[in-house]
Amino acid sequence: MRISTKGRYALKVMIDLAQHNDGTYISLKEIAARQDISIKYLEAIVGILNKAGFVGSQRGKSGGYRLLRDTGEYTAGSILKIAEGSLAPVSCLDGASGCEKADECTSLPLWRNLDRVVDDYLESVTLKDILEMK
Amino acid sequence: MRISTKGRYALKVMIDLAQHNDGTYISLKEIAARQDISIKYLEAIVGILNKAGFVGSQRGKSGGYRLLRDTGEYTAGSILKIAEGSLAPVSCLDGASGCEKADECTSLPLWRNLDRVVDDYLESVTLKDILEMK
DNA sequence: TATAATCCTATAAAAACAATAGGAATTAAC
DNA sequence: GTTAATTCCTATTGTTTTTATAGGATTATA
Repeated sequence: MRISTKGRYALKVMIDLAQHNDGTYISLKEIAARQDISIKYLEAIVGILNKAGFVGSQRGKSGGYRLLRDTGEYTAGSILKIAEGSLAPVSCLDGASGCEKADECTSLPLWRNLDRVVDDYLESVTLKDILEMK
Repeated sequence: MRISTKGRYALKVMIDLAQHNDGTYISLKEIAARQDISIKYLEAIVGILNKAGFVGSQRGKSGGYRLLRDTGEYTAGSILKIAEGSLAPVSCLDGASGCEKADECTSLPLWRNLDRVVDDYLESVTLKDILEMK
């Protein structure tokens, strides 16, 4: 049940951007130094957040990234889902496809409930909340 | 955040043993056929459950496995933790070691809460509950 | 025009996952 | 007592996922 580095780093990036949210663009060089993650790896992760519209980017000199919404508008769940692809405990819960044996599966209700419990919690916490948890 | 086949199959085995709990020993051959999992792979998984004292075994002809306690005494969490090793969303939460930067980590409180939410739910559900969920 | 940044695609090393294989040990049934 | 069926043990293997790294094209500012 591990969150991969993609999810963890994506969250760290969002937190970092929130903590240095002064209207200017923050470069990956800065974030990489502060969070001790390689720039190259961060590029891939921030790329996902960028495509999803979670951050804005500016190319060229003095470019970088910045948040597009208020910190209270980003949930931990939304960030992690974008970065990880899915948070479901079993693949049967992904997409519309589902599993063929879903009807007879005795375990499925448990996974469904677990998925909901996780989702409910992570969607209840915003970036703002995380900054205040510290 | 996926549960691996170890955890999923371990749960399936426990459910199968519960559903065929007539006091006799159930062979892996039967379980493998019903659950559509290879016997060889099941051996490894049931071995874990056996060592942990979750099931009793009998070797030799007409041997197999059986539950040792009432179905209400097994929680989903206990089964999954034994099979998976840990259910924590980040390794920082495992063991006494922890992470060096735990004090300054802005994400850690979120992971701690998520871990608790997951654990609380999975410990609240017993094998008996799962059988009745169907 | 030089510099510093994002963006894009491909590649690779390492780890985890998901099994499979072969046989030793044990026990019940015949 | 012999056979057959089963657990138990250790090692190995193939695949997939994870975790990056590399090189360079593109873009925009100073």
